[in-house]
Amino acid sequence: MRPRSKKAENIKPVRDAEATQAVILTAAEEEFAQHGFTAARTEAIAAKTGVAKSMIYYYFKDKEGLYRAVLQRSHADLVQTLQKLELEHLAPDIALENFLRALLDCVSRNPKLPTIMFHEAVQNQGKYYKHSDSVSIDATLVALLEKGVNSGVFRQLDPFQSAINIMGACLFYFVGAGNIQQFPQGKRLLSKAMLEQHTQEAIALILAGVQQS
Amino acid sequence: MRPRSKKAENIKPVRDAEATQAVILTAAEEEFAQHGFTAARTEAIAAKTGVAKSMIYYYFKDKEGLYRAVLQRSHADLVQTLQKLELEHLAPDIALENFLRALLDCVSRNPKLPTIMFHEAVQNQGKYYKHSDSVSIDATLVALLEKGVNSGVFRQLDPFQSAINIMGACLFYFVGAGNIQQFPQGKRLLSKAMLEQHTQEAIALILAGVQQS
DNA sequence: TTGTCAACTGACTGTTCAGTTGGTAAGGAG
DNA sequence: CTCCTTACCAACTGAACAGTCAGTTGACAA
Repeated sequence: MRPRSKKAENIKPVRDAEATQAVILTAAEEEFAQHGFTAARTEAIAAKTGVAKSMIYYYFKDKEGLYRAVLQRSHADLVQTLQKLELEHLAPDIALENFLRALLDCVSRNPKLPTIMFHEAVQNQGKYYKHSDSVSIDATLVALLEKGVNSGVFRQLDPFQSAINIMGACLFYFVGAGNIQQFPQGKRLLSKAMLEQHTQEAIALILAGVQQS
Repeated sequence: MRPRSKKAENIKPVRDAEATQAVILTAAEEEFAQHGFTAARTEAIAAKTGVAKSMIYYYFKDKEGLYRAVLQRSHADLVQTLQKLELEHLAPDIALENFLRALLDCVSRNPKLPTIMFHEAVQNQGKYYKHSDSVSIDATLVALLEKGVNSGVFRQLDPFQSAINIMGACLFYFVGAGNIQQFPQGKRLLSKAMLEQHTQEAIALILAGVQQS
């Protein structure tokens, strides 16, 4: 049996390694999303958690280790979801809709991810992605668009350029969503209703935008 | 007469206040675009210019002063161009196309602007914009879409959400454009040909996306 | 020639940050 | 109870950074 029997009981767990790591990761995710790697402060992350700053170095070695861990955790869900989509045998427009819905669902669940990805792309030239991740997401979308154009379902568009623009239309919403306050009275961008509406609106815009007229 | 008579001659100007300021601003624009305000290093900016770091403080008081100056210079062109557009008396679809073309032309001329705006929105919650700028750009677009929906030219869409998504489709391209290297053989995202293609592709996607089917 | 002022510099300073260290104490095993 | 491992922390260190300052250089006017 695992030595974690205490956790099953109702006693509030102090001295819980896993919980502490999770708390640090969550706080770090917020900090890295808002400030990027360099401008993120380890002391600010520690302050949010309530544990000492040295715990970051205890569990994650250094700032970069923590950053990698945040990136990995954030991406795991997204990559997994999109890889098990099985789009090959579907009509291009249906495949595109499924792809976008999966992407937007994923991102709605973790709205900080696009901002982190943005920082990663701009600041670090994506050196922590390189393989496996957002690159392959883009590649999937490009292939999808190419197929749609060739089969005449989509209009004549450049698959590469359009893939970028489509990603932009989907993800831009989340960037700065946490920040903007002055809005049409009291609508929080990240409320469940607004996220669902955004999913609908984005899909509608893109599907209409690529379809053969 | 101004005491700048030397400038008209062909002698290479050293000790030229305006030129030095311009050089600093350009270098700062690059640094701030890549790293954002906090992570940008004044020493890195100075290193790019060839002049001493203290010139930043001599001309711009401090790091924030330099940042403000960069923001102002970057925005001046954009705001001016979009304000003199006179879209009211045009049909909504034509007005939208004009708006997008002006926006994309502007941004193509200064591709670092979207990245700077992004950093500003995420890191600093847009506190250096607040009035007059990107807010009013968004507002213009929202109004445009609203008009198009009411007159039946555009399909039933949410003007607010769609405005965000449209901006994303247009601007996402520029974010990370300087950074991504692995591409369909040797295409630089910011070459003139690619920028023109992006303008066309983005406009086509959006116009098709909003039109009544 | 000399005086003066703006443009400019490199060496300095105080602070803030990532990362370290020496140690405390919880809690299970024997 | 004692021992040992592991979670945890406050106080520290050295480096990097924003910002300063005392002084130099170049241009022009008197």
